[in-house]
Amino acid sequence: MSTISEILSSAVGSAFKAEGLPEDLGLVRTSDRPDLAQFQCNGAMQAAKIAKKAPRQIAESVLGHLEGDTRFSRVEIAGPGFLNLNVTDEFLTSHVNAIAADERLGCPTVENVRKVVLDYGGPNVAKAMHVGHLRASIIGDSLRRLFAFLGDDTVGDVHMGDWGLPMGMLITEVKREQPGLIYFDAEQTGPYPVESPVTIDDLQRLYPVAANRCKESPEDLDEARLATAELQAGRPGYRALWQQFFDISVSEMKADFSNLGVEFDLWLGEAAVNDLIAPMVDEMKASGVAEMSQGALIVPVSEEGDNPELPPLMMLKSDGAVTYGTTDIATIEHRRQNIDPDLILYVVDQRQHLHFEQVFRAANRAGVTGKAELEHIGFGTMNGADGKPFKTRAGGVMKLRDLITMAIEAADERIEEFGLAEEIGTEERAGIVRMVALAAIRFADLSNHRQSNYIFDLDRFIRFEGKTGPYLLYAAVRVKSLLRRAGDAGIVPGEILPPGDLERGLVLMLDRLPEFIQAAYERRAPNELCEFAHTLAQEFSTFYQNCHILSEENKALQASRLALAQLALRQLLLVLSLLGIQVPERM
RNA sequence: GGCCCCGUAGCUCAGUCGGAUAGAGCAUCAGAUUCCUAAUCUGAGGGUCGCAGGUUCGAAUCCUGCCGGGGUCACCA
Repeated sequence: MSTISEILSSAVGSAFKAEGLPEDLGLVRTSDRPDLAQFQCNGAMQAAKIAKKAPRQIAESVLGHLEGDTRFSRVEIAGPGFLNLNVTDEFLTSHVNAIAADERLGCPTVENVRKVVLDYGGPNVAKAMHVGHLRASIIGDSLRRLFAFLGDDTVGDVHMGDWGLPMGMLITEVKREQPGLIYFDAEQTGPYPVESPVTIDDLQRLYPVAANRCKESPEDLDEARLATAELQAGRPGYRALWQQFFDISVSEMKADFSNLGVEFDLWLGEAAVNDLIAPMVDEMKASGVAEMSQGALIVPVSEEGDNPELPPLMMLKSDGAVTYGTTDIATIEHRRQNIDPDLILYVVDQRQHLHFEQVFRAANRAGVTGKAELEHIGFGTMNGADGKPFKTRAGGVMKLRDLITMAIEAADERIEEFGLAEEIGTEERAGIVRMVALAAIRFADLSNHRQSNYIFDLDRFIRFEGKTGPYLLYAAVRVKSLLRRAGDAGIVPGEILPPGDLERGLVLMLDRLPEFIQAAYERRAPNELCEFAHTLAQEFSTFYQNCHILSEENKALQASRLALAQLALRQLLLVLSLLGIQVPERM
């Protein structure tokens, strides 16, 4: 199903074609000047160069071809050659009724279904998730939902950091604390105890200790490096101990992601591709893609025109251990073997851009990508009020869990303050508080363009006024309430009638959903979805303010307006679901 | 130092196929509620789009230089 803009583009495009001009000059879009027209086309001014004629003259000719078209209520030329277009209310009506009858609310699916792997989240074994994981998780999760909605075959992979130096540091640190464990006896090959010798709290306590120790002492760092290399080489005790770290960490992560409402299809990490590395490295050596340099195995990735040269990708360090570049390449190989994707999206901090440039080039040289296009979806940092990366009051890194707790407390206060949900039971109320908190966090994050840094200001995000998640929840809940009341009174949504001045703005907005979905998809930009949700909610509020539905005496008009409210709700709920925001039944 | 990103209203941010009078939210001011959740809506004020050039009929948008901020530059991830 096409949007009105697309339908009009086709009509105006034909008119340009009839004039011997390129059809795509007929592109019609929503007007920048709603006071002048509903839609506009700027093609005549672009055509002026090609045709070497005055733009207004071209516009006149094009307009001539549109005269018999009954869909237009008014077509005129303005300024240097803008075509200003208005459509009839009858045309608007037939279109909006078609949207209401469409399960997908007017949104098409992609023509060519692609298999798309989304790599996001990136939590680390043994480390508590912190605010830095927030963006990776919710942007990736939202893009996965969006791609899936448009019909792509999506696979979300959490891609844990579970295989690098931190693992070696932890092994040596546990050894320091509990040297007698069977895991450290090089003569032993198992079996090993089922019970873990450490808890998640132990890991989270030990990791910073180990990291500090390695920072201060080169000897300790060497020891950790050795342990890392031995782990990766397959030393049984270390593998068994690592498995314990992994298992207790994953259940911790799952709890965190579940709190955030973020979902994955695959829970793989760097370790999962370890067995692919040796053969892959051999082949890269044999083919000459990889070469030795200063005792390490590298893949040169610099290309003609780079200024300066791009540093090579490190495949094996001089101690034989792999780096995250190695596992990234092996992960691509793994995905090709098991999934064979058309596209892999890496939703990772913008600061890693150079790294991904190296990885993508090396992967292409090594020929491991198959048919997959590789794309880094970078994002900016979340900052504190001072504009610097977000910290706790004490200056440390804030845990994700603490952030969510803060948001829940703030949501609880706001709801209390406004005397909301007073007659709602404790359990349901707790659910509402949680939904408000998550809507606040997710909407605030996703409504910023992903590439830019933003300032985390919970007091602002949690407000019910303005461009916030809670405002949208409120808007949606209000419509739900309206529909419930209408249902109780036996009023049912009917055919949408030609809009009057009170409805037209809402109707025009309801037509634009596919345009925003498409923009979000093409640019991997969830903020387009936020923009639509907010504007639609505002248009609805205006309509709601001016049109009292339940007391409307004209039954056909009442049924029509109720249908508009229902359609607005369906679109709002759809877009919020793509943002990963849940809406309560009441609040 | 090289390279990348950013600089838009008092504040927080949208605005990348170049288009008309640069938008939104907050804050400020003036209004609206016998009625479906006013946590809302209507209106007003507020801008040399960092600075200076260039390309173009037309530049926040493209190009060059400069100023300011952030990031990054092989054996951490």
